[in-house]
Amino acid sequence: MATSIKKCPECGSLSLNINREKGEVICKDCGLVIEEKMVDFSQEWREFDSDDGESKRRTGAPMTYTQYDQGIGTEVGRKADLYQLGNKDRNKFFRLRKWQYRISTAIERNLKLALAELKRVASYLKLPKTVEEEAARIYTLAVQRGLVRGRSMESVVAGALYAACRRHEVPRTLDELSEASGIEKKEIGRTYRFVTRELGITILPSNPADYIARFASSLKLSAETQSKAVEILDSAQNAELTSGRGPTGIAAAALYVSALIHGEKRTQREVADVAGVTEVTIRNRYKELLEKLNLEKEIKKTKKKK
DNA sequence: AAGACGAAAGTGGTTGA
DNA sequence: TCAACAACTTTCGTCTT
Repeated sequence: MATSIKKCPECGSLSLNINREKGEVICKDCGLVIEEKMVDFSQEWREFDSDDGESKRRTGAPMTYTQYDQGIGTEVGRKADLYQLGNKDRNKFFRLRKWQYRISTAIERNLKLALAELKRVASYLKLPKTVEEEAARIYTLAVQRGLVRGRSMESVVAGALYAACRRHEVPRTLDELSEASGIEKKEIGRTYRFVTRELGITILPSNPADYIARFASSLKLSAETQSKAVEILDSAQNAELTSGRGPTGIAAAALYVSALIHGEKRTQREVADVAGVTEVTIRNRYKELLEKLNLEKEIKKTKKKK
């Protein structure tokens, strides 16, 4: 694992902030994102199918959705397993085996292809393993419900990935997904909405703060600027400036302001580019921030210091 | 000359009748 | 299903540094 990284290659600092949920390692001093993809040790305990009790057990080889046969393969129904089960469970096992056989013949090829594509895109975006798993799970469900029919396989993969990112609060914008998968942004959005609705997946509205670390890193802003931006974000949320607006625009504006305050000025263009919004949007958000929170003083302070 | 600012018109998506 | 609507973008002209 990532024990080889002990200090920040940018500033040499030893204080690194490890965020397991997002799979990011961030330098506390300079804000550089050192490692975006790391092994995730947390376990997924949620139940995915309707029969709760028995399937909660975690025995045998770990099941994974990133292999087309979910890592079960021909293991289902092996005699050694059956000895340990009562009649009821044994019947269930037979049904499972039959089910899997049917599914695998009908859908196997599709899943195999799709999950290869999914892995490709996920690794391109350096997504943590949990997200990849989640996306694979979503895609598998979508295939089983016949939701892929009439849509391109790739777009559903992209939609599943996007949904998985949102659920795990590892924000990637539609633009990034679009670039990585080669699918049009609106197409991803469409299938994303369709799939999540059909599968009854609830998505929390994404939090602007989740974008800050990544944006700040690509702009090479200091850690102070970064945490100031999060602070601004907080008060903006209290002032109800955030609801209904695009989270990326708000994050970008907060970052822009806090860069000004700390004398690390970036142009609106630069911030807009990494955030995937236009300068105009930043200007609008920026204006609102200045009005509602009294930040003018802070900006003037740093100007006088010069 | 480059960046910041703002107005106006256009786009895609949501909502409510 | 359609129209109204808000958020965001594009484009362009003007002002500031």
